[in-house]
Amino acid sequence: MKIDPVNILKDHSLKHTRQRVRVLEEIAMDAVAISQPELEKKLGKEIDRVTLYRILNTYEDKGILHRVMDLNGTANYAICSPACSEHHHHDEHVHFNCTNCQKIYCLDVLIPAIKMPKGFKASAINTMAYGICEKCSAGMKAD
Amino acid sequence: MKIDPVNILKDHSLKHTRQRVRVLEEIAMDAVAISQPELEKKLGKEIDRVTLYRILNTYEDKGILHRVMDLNGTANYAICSPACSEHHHHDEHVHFNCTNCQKIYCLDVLIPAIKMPKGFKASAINTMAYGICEKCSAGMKAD
DNA sequence: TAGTAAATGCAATTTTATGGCATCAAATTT
DNA sequence: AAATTTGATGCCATAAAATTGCATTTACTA
Ligand SMILES: [Mn+2]
Ligand SMILES: [Mn+2]
Ligand SMILES: [Zn+2]
Ligand SMILES: [Zn+2]
Repeated sequence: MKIDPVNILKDHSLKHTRQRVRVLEEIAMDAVAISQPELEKKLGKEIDRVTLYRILNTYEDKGILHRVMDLNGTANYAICSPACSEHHHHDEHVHFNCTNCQKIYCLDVLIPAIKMPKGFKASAINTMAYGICEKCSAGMKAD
Repeated sequence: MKIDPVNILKDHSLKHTRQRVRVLEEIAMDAVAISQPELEKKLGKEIDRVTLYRILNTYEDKGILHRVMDLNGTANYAICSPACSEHHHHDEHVHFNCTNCQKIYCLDVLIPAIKMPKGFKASAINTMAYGICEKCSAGMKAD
């Protein structure tokens, strides 16, 4: 599914700026989630560090990106499914965090239903699997 | 299950220090995981900030504590099950992060098996449910 | 009770994140 | 198309979080 930064911005009534478009392009690039530090490394020359923080925050608020935390507490971002909207994210699939290349994948696997103990009311569930990804399984190269 | 800091330290050939004992006591106190900042607030007067970082790290390495990340990328710690050992944690239960009081519970609910796509080899799985905990459900008090 | 190895505390540094504000750019209106 | 309005950006300063180095203290061993 090809993403179109310009339309995404329009749909969420966000101003169309060079920086915002670049961030979406960069994130849509890969099928995997990308971490804030990686983004900063890739875009640091063209976008101010602070601006990047702000863009990522508004994208998350608007339901354009979803944020996944990895083991180190680092934020990773991926394009939301079209079902996501402001203040209501749908991200009910399993994530996979490669312990070799650190990448986070949005798997096409739904999170199984889990029955909560009495008194606990879950409104969202997040599942992260850790291990070796397909790319690293194959080549077992550094990155 | 009553935990005994002194024996835990012995079992892992760690020196018995006042600070290490206090950290274990504090964490064992509650059935819920406690965050690094909370620990720092509680122990800040008796234990140096840096020492706390170091103790938590060695405890995690040794398989004494397990670390659970919350939505904000904050580390939370809970006593490992006896099955945990150095470099091999067993933490295959569901965690629950209350969005009201922020506490993280280790639920007595196993993570359902999930079949990975071809090429992905998972060695650990983490499931976090977000919502309102039993305490907050009941009283709905601030904390 | 030395002697040794390791943990602690403190200061300095680094890294990560946030806030304020002048400037700049996009959209809207005339 | 020019002017106006609205909001985004960049830069600087600040704050918060984490790490490092090292002198001192503490626990264990012989
Ligand atoms: Mn996802
Ligand atoms: Mn747990
Ligand atoms: Zn990988
Ligand atoms: Zn709660």
